[in-house]
Amino acid sequence: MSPEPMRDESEFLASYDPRAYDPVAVTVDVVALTIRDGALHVLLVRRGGAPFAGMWALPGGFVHAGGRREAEDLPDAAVRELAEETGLSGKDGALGRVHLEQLGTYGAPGRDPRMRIISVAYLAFAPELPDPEAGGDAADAAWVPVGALGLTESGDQRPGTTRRLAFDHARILSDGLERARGKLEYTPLATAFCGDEFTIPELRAVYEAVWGEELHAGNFHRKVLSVPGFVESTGATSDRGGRRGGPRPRLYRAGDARLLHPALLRPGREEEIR
Amino acid sequence: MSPEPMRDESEFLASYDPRAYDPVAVTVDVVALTIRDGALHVLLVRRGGAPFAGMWALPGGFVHAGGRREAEDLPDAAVRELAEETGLSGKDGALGRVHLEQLGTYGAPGRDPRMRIISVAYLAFAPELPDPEAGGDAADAAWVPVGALGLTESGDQRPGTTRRLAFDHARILSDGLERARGKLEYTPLATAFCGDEFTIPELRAVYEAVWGEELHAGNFHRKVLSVPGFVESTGATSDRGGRRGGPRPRLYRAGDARLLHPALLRPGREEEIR
DNA sequence: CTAATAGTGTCTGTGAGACAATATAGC
DNA sequence: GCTATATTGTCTCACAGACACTATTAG
Repeated sequence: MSPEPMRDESEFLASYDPRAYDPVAVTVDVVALTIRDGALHVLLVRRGGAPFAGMWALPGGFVHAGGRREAEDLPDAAVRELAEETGLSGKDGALGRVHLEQLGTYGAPGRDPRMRIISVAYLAFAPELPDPEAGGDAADAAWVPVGALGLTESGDQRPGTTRRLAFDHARILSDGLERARGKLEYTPLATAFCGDEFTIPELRAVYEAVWGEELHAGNFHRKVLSVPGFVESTGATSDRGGRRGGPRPRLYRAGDARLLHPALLRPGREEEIR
Repeated sequence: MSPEPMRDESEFLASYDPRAYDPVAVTVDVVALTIRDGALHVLLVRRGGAPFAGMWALPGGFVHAGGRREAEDLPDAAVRELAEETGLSGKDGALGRVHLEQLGTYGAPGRDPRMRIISVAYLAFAPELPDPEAGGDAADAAWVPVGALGLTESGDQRPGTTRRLAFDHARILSDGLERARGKLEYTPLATAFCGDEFTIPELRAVYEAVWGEELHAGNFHRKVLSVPGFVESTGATSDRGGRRGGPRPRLYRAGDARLLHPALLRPGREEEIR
């Protein structure tokens, strides 16, 4: 149950006087992913002030909980933070096609040196968006290639990586990447990284960027078309052939499936299962 | 980033004076599942006081955030609440074999009529445990058959259901059940519902209770044994045959796999995919 | 004895992946 | 022309599911 029933006087007070609670703040952080130049990128901001000044961090901020400002729901807070950082308009605008889902909540004591912070992380899949503007006091904001962050399987950054991540954001980002890799297996969300119309080779490039391995073009093509509802044909053909030649690929739109069946499983995962 | 950098004076104050924040509290709620008499059960408590007095709720309570009490991590809070409700000892005791994972965070404004509450929900898979004791001010506590709660696909309860769930706990429970159904497909966590040693028919009963459909005994048996690391033989044989006759099944332990490969997919899901 | 169950064998359809072939575009 | 690419075809192996069969136990 959400607040437990009163147990003694202090609990009674706590139920009705918020100030009697342990002090805690709630933030949202967003792992926003996109594909640029065939590589997976994440939106990061460089911190201007302490703590972790000069380090990079996921875009995020406090949830408007209802005191001085109108109470907002958690996904709304995530969209708001993303819109503020990217300079794009929210749900009704350019961010309308962005897929957003809750990733997880991070609340270990000490994860923020100032006070107890509970951070609800969201995961976003976006088509290619313009460069963000370093707004407010963020020293910088940019789409950063995920490969340049030196993430290890354990959620840390390799020593020597130039762009260091603040707080536990390396862990959050690692969790987001693993979630994204899995999501591509059994949902059609790879299309959220593409424009409204896309070719099968473009879709394959999304899979290759997120999974970090090349896929067999022929088998991928047949597989995508064989899964009901994954993509639907527009009937049109791209106006250009492949990058280094080849016939003009056909154009497709996202289909109406919410799950891929059968799934599109990552190759060669037998080893990493124990 | 977790607290965003200071942007103006109020933000500056907010960064260092917790009392300047919007008042918000963080709780954990636990969807604890087990199998009893071949049916899936969830641990619920009946509320003694307002709001929602007399209704049933998931066990849960406030996270000790570090004010008056020592700061605790979110999973520790979930284990503590589970231990308090079940009367069993925590990580080192009877709850040691319980699987616990984060389910999601629920923070819509108004979900608790008293104040803004952010609730981090956890999902637990437990072997059969004793009946809980209605401790503290909970009017009652019990393992309740999930089927008796009249949950609909949309996360509500059917009208006429006698046991009503408080807050948004019907939604949280529905999400937990759907997560559990999926987890059994691609992880060996069905073994978390069994004792240390179990038979393949017992394991099949877990799948049937969670998925709500009968499975083909022969194919299930061969499938479980063919997935590397799912189960390992103890060499022993159960001392009794099947409920209504039959040979004595062999005993197995949980294996070392963390993922099932190939997965054990639910039959007949082609329809519910759009 | 009878019925139900554990465990194994066999067959078939589907699908993943390797490999190949053909046509088309960039250079 | 040369090469890379899009798309389709073919083959093989793994596996899910249907069905069948035997041995064993409860009642």
